[in-house]
Amino acid sequence: MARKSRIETYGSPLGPLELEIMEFLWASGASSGRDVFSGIKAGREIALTTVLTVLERLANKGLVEKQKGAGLIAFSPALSKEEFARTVSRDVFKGILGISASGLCASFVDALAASDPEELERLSELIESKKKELGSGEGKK
Amino acid sequence: MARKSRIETYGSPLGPLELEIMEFLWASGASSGRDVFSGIKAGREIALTTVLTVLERLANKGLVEKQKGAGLIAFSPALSKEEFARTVSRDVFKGILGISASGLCASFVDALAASDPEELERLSELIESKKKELGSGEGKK
DNA sequence: CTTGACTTTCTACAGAATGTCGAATAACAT
DNA sequence: ATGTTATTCGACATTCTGTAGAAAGTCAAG
Repeated sequence: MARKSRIETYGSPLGPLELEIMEFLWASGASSGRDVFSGIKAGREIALTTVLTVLERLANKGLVEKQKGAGLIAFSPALSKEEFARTVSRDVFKGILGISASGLCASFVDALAASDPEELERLSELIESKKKELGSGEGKK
Repeated sequence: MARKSRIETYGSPLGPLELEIMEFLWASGASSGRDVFSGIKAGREIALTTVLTVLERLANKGLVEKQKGAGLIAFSPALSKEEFARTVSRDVFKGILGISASGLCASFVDALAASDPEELERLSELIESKKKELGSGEGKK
């Protein structure tokens, strides 16, 4: 036996190609396999079947939906980019929080400030409402 | 060729056993291979060499230091738990932020509130000082 | 110096995840 | 029916992690 699936410890990371394909789908919405192939392949050497296979695997993971309607099968993202990010990060956070909460906050704020300073404000608000929620929601203890 | 290392997309997650061993080292500090083995093995069936191998791999990853001094080789964590969490999460955040910043904050707050409500307060402070830092540090714009 | 116990390294396999495709099969239009 | 395109199958390669036996190295006791 090998290790327990990474999913149980760190969330569900995607490989580079998988992510690339998800990005394409998020940007383009429902697309045929060939469309994805064309969109993904940029001068690079990659076979159509490779893309189809990954699409298939993504579908098995529940990240992509296969709709076979009239013409070609259409692949579309099962979750929005935001939902996906939320899902993944929830798991990831849980994993890392299990290791050390302190330090995690610091790097989170750093990373956020670096990539999206605006979000800091919103984060403050989130914390406030969460604190309020905790304070009232459970008068226990 | 296979995929690019997971590290480049999602940080450097550790397997369950690797993490377990790191936890032991963080808790116990420099230890001999056998010590780690004894500490890790709790009724479970696991070979000494298995632990040694993992220790070796952790050393290769730069997460553990092998000090061969007088007696047995001592293994000790190369980074504190906090530093490690920070390093890992920095990469993870970068990866996820690249996908979608919105939603990320929400799940972060949720996860934090669920596992460590106390930290919410500290997080607020962190944000404040970060905002101040941004505000003064760069009077641009 | 030889033996034996213990330490450390080497080598190897197994299973999962991901990238990569060719071949086979199914569908469809002509 | 036939050729083109779409889908699915089956396979192999690589990396990561868990697992551990075999081999080599160390060292103290005789």
